[in-house]
Amino acid sequence: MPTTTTPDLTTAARLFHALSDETRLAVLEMLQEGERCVCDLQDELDAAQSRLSFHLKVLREAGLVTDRKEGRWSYYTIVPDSLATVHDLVVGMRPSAIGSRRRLPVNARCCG
Amino acid sequence: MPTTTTPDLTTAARLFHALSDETRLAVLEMLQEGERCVCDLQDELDAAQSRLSFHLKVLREAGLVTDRKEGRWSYYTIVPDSLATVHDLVVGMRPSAIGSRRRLPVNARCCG
DNA sequence: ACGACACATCAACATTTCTTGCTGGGAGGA
DNA sequence: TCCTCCCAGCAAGAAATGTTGATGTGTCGT
Repeated sequence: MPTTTTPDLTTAARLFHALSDETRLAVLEMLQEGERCVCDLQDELDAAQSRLSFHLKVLREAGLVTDRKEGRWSYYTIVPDSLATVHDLVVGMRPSAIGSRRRLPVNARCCG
Repeated sequence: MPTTTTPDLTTAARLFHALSDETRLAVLEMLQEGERCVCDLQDELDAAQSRLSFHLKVLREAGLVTDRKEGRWSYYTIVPDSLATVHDLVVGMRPSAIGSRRRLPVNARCCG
């Protein structure tokens, strides 16, 4: 039994969806270097505040980032485990060597 | 110069978007075992023909699958390289150990 | 040639997602 | 206390996506 159980399709789709936007990917790229406050991301990405807040929420709800409040700032950080989950998902998709070579017999009906 | 150059954010977003749908993930899951014709996928996934065709197009345009015509059937296969690209993307997102530990100095202004 | 089948594509509609501008609340500083 | 700053969230519209039913194209069997 692996430590990271493979999530169902719904969870997987949610994770990939959170990653399917340029702004959100840019945010994650910035967070690679460590945690950042929202206004910092806002400046560097030149995004309207409410727009960024929206995307941060998507990332948060997907579990890809967490936030920490300090004074009037919110600092966001990548949740490494979530990326590990995504990683496992992708690895799990690769066709097995034997499988990928498989072909149906020429004279087999492909569907019933 | 690596064989797989890291795609830009636009390409990355497109790839993740193609993976952000349950039907498409289910298709890829079936294709792990080897190539399949559309009608086969259609039966097993219980999806309307035009709906499935739509999702296959999305996967195709993202480069995740290819098709091969044989007689009146179309067989779809996973493109392993594309999954490798996605894999690299995810690996590239992980915060560096040193970076993830980094915190801004307490008295530093975070923005402005 | 005709009909059945496998599949792509289109048009129209339904649903979801994203953007923009605004409101509100908590935290500080003066 | 008053004002400013940081940020979340809402409402409304814009844009992108997904679904459904219908039409079209190529292939095969009869």
